[in-house]
Amino acid sequence: MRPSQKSPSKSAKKAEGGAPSVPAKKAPQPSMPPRGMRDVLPNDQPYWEMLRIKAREVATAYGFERIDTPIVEETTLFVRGIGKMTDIVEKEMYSFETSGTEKLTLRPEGTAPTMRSYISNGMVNMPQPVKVWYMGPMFRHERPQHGRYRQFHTFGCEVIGDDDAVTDAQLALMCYVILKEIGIECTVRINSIGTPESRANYKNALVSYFRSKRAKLSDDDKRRLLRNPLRLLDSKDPSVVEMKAEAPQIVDWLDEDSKAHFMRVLEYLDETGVPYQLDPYLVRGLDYYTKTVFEVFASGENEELAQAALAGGGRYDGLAEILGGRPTPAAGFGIGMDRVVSRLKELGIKPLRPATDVFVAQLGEQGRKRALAVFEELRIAGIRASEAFSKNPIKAQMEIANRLGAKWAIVIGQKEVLDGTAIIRDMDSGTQEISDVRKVVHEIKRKLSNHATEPVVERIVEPTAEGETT
RNA sequence: GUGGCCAUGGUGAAACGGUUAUCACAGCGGGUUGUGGUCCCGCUAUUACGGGUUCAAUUCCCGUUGGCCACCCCA
Repeated sequence: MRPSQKSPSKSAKKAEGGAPSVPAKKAPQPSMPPRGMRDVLPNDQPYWEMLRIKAREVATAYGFERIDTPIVEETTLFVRGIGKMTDIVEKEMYSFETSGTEKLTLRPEGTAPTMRSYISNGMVNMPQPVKVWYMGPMFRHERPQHGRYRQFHTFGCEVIGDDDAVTDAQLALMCYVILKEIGIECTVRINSIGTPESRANYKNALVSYFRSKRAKLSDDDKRRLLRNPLRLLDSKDPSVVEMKAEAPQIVDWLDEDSKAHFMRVLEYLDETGVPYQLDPYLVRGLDYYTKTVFEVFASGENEELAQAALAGGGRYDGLAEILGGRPTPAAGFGIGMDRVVSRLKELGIKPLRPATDVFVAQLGEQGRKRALAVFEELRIAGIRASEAFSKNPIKAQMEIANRLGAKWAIVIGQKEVLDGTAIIRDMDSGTQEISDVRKVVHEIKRKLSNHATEPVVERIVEPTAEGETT
């Protein structure tokens, strides 16, 4: 998509003679959103709305409440929480300094802010666990690609103050349920990365294994070996993939507690029937993860692509302490909403659009005034009504009524105003009847209740009551 | 951040050095301000931006911006 190139300078008057000559106005590069950021246009909103509604519905059903944290946080929150060595912190943060030398960052993810909020608001004193969900934009300065934006949107759930394996399983289940119920088939890939200690031991084993094969590693992978050996497991280099088969696996290095925890998570997952597969090479990029980690992948041909990951989550028992709170176990997940929406479109899933039952058409100035009042009556009565009062030709209005799928049109013209009547037209049959204008709303209500007994073809997306920031 | 490919209207495409840039869809207007889903007519692009080569550039070259793909990594 590209904005139109209409020349904006056409109407710009040249400087008057005598005035110092202004350099010829360069045709400006048409305004674009910043790289990797985009507009979500009205046409796409139904997809987003479908996801938002489902996500909050599921979260609510599982006992979660909404939380909103600022979009900007102190930079140290992410440096400490996500980890200095991670790519996010090293090169992807939108950081800036205010005049007061405050160092701030546009949030790159939602977990650290949520935990920060838990700590700074003393939520330890609330009934535990605290279960919250959030939805909103996140920012990472990466090279944009399909399914990867600099501003992207996450729906996330966090359970803070609970170390039970059943929580981990339920969180994975929630991801699955949300996606499944809007029509996306997916699989959960799951692994355990244990405690920081057991992971450190494993890391050592992994390093010594790959060190013995160092000669065969690419420069990139050599670098990983030094900096972040776990990442070697994601390498796509065929020779590394081959070596992986013989490499030590993290499961064998888990401490007893983590191992038992993981077994229970899997048992619970078995119980729910969520399709999952063990992925011994799944290691998440953020430092705060402990024990369970999982990612949810859309089923399909591109399954292997990293961008096919629609959601990711896991347990992060160490985060609270890192952020200066008392040790508090926690787990959560985030769903990449942009990716889910794009998947919905790929699958040809049709979102439900707001429907209209009645269209109010008018003719002439008197008709318009009366129609304006009738429309208000309908709206107050809770009837889904539409209009196009700014259009004059009745034909254009009827076209719109038709496009909107209105079941009835109310037509009010000069004649009806004089008679105190209104025409009710059945848009399916084309038959019309005349009603007293004072009873027309009542009449429509009556028709609607009869209509409801017939099979409803189109389901309706109710507009959200409150404004969303996403 | 590294490398590669690409850029024509709101959308999807065609033209690939030479007269008014073609087609479809969408949009808007009209077919006597009283009636929609069909039909007919009309309107809607200084070919992303800037520069260069040429008698001539949408077509070739360079830069910029943006998109896509791979890497990196993640949602």
